[in-house]
Amino acid sequence: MQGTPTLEDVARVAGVSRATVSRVINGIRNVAPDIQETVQQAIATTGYVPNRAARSLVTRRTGSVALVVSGAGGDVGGEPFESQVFADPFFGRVAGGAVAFLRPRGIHPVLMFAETAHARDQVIGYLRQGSADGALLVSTHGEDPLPRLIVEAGLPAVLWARPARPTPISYVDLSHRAGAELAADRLVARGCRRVATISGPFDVRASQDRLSGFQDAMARYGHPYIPGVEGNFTHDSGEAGMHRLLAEHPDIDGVFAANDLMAQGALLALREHGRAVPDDVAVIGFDDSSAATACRPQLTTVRQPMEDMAGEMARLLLAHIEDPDFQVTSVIFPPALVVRQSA
Amino acid sequence: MQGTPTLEDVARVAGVSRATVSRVINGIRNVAPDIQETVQQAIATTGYVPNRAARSLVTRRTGSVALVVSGAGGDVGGEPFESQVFADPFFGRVAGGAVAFLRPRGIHPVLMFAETAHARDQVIGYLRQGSADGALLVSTHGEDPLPRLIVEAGLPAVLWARPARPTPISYVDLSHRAGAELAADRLVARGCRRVATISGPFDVRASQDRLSGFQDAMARYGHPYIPGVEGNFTHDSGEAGMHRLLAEHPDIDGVFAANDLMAQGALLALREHGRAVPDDVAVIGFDDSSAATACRPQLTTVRQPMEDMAGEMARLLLAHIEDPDFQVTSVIFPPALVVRQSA
DNA sequence: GCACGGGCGGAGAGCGCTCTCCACCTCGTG
DNA sequence: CACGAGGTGGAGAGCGCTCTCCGCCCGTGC
Repeated sequence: MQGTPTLEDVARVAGVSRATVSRVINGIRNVAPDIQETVQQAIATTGYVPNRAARSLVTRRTGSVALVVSGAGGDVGGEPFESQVFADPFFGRVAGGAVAFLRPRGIHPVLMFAETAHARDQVIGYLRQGSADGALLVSTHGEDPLPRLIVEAGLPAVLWARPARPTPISYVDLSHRAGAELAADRLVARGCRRVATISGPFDVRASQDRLSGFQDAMARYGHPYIPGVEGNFTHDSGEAGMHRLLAEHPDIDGVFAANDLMAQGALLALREHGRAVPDDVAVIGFDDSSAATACRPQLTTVRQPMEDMAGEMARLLLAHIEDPDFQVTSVIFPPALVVRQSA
Repeated sequence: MQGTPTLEDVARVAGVSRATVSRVINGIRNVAPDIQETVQQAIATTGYVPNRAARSLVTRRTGSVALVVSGAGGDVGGEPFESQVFADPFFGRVAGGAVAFLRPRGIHPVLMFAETAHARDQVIGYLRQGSADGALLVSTHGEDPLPRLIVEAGLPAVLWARPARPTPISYVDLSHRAGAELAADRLVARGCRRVATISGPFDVRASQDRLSGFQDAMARYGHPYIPGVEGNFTHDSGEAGMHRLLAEHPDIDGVFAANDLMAQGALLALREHGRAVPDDVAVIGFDDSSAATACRPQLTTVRQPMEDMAGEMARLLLAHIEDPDFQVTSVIFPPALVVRQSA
């Protein structure tokens, strides 16, 4: 009995068979209370910990899921992909929400990135070799081929956001259109009449929805044309976008940015142009991220309950893992407007 | 031959033994080229993927490491710990740096949090049951008991930052004192004469080192007394700290904050008091995080090569895993001053 | 021409666990 | 008092892989 103790060792100490120890550990079937006690004793004295690999081998479960951040197909210039991912606090909140749900269930997420074809293969391979029971997938770009690959491989997975092309896979999303409407309502209610928008990249579905939802809502208010520029969700693109917007439409009095980081950038540009926020120009962001309260004036923004959404993803994934016939499901969360000072 | 193909299946298709297929896959010993070819063929046609659990069972390696974020001993009020962790972009960069090193080696990090005694036990148990080969440990508080627990359990691990109490465990750290000196040099060179500091929490070693390093350097410049307030690395604490500092020492003309988030908060407070940065008051932050460029004026800050440091942690960890007798090592990185507009 | 060595494939023993039988024992019942 | 039902523990067969032996065969040297 050297090295790590095994079931065998515990069984010997307790004077029972391996099977009985296994039963006690897994709480399966009745085992007489006194024997249970003896076994617990033996486990304690030997310091036994079940070997995960051995257990996985027979149960076909690992007790871990992949948390995959997936990019487009192309290569990423400049900074490595991993660093980019974390630049936006977005991913951190999703990870946190997922962990909050998974951890009490003894499941741990394995961090993976899939920005290139090679990396995608690695992810699929990882899943197929049974290193994780399923995947939580966050795509940063619309045309991500990974969801399809996963479906083809028949692996359990849940997406963050509706896939660009219809794919039979469960997902959790926000009603982006409803969020954009909230922003439009607020801007109009404040009396803004010349409203513009800084959208996210067009190849991201959420960007499209936020943009069109905003445009439609404004159209209903009698503003059929809304000037807009395309950003890429970064601080800098928001700043640059706002400069462009001001150059072309100096009389703007309201801006809806597709995320807080860009709204924050817009604030900077506005200040540079001497516009007071919210008096001259009202600004609304999206996400209610930490950036929203880190700038002055603090941002009025559309709140996305990311942690809850991520938790729901985890819940759905476990359901899929548990029951392979679990119906493909989508859950859409409602947004909420958080009013602060910028609008 | 249904379900997932196994080694056996491949062997049958290729007309060789299991052992030979295993050799081809793992590249061990010479296998005649033509047989190698046949085996590769068979692997392709069967779509074989080695089962990780089975392999782990015999190799005693999992190909994954735990990435543990560890808190103090107490409970965490308000937001759940997971969310807090990601509020600061710090952790994201560390994770990114580690992944950049591990991924090419086919190793994936498992995300874990250890903020309570129960969670710590879970981490230790997870490691002991062989679910991960080792741990990369980032402590957010000084008196974290986890390093000691890990050492006692004889598990391979590498820390971010020197442990509060001497522990025989490898770690990677920054020369915080050198970084603080850089800040002092800059402030003095700009002509600041009434300098103050917003430090991090005193129970974090890095905070102490930055503070004492700064004080010592300023003392050498003939400023034996440096007013200071204690923050907790958040934006808000920086803002509040700056207000306090200005109330007590209205003539301050230079501030060294122990991280960028607090420096950013200080900027806000200074603006509110009508002080121009850097002309009235120069501000220097620490970390060179994304926050440094997201504010105006952009922050002059002490750069900590986090990604490289995290990569080094991963390198050391793999060395420890590879060779259990690998000597306990510490690697100290030098900081660099990044000059922007705030000082 | 024969012994010997080296290269190379196969057989088989586990790694530590779960889970399906199966056997036993104790009740309760006719 | 015999018998069946139901509850409990044990035996043993794998899960899919790696790795140590072993043995075969061919080439080389004396």
